[in-house]
Amino acid sequence: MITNMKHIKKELTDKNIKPTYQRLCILEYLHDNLVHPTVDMIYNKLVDRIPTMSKTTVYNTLKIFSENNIVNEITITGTETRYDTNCKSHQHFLCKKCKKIYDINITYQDSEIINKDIFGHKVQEIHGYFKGICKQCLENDKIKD
Amino acid sequence: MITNMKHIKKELTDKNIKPTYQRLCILEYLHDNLVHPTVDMIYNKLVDRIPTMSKTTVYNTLKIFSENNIVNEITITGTETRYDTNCKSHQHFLCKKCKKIYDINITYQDSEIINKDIFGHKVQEIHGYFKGICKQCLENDKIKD
DNA sequence: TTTCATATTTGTAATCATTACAGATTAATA
DNA sequence: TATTAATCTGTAATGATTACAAATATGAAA
Repeated sequence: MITNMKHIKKELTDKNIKPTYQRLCILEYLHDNLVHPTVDMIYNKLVDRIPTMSKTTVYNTLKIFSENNIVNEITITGTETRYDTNCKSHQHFLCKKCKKIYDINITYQDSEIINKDIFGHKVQEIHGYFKGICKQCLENDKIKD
Repeated sequence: MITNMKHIKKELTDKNIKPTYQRLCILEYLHDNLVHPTVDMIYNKLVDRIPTMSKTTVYNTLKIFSENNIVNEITITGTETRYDTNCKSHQHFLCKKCKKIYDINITYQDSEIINKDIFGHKVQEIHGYFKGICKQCLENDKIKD
């Protein structure tokens, strides 16, 4: 338990979300595991501590969190949604080989775009991502040669 | 048939992809319908002309196209993959209300990033997208008020 | 042209993430 | 405590995608 529980509780009550035990645990997990986890990863970890935990609860909770901008949904892989609580604006890099998602901190001119119009559309979220081969995989390949 | 068939055929042979009738029809459809279609949209349109067309063929073909950079896979919605042959670098805007995907042409400094390293990772694709409420939906809401 | 090997297409069944739903449980209020 | 609403849970349904094997088409060699 790295993240302070009171802090997490406040994050929910501030948004008028009832801080149930399940919700607190899920949010705590997200804060402590900034690895863009899947629903399965979250569920499998928490079911140890809360044996009655249901996967549906994980889905429901993440939906509420997403609607309240507590987490971002990352759909980069195309197979399953990943979840991210890193609130600082950042991009993602998906390695096509090992499928790991890296955070990329390239400063964007968010403030110039967010909540303003682009061709008349109201922008609420900005997502940027890159795909390629990650450093680790490049090095592994080098060794094989 | 807006796009020239010979042109399409060349696009495939240039990449050593056998230009079968099914593949030509799918690529032609993609060129003529830059609406980020789903597999279902492609299949349902083409099955009229090719009654034996199988949805699996559409999947197989799009996979080959994607691997050869003939189409881009757009996973913005999180529910199904959309396909795009617009080769000019551009971003996408997903309307959270009507689910339509718009092309957004904000010039990026692609050339500065593509095929170069970002923190040691080799970047092969750049994707950028925005989510929000589109112009049309904003106007529809205005009328209701 | 015929034969053979290979690539492609097809249809069905399986998989897997996600959602729908309804009953059980918990919390909140009077 | 009784009542009501919110939340949680487990199962079943959905829907996109993939696996797979049989059918078909293609292309080369004889």
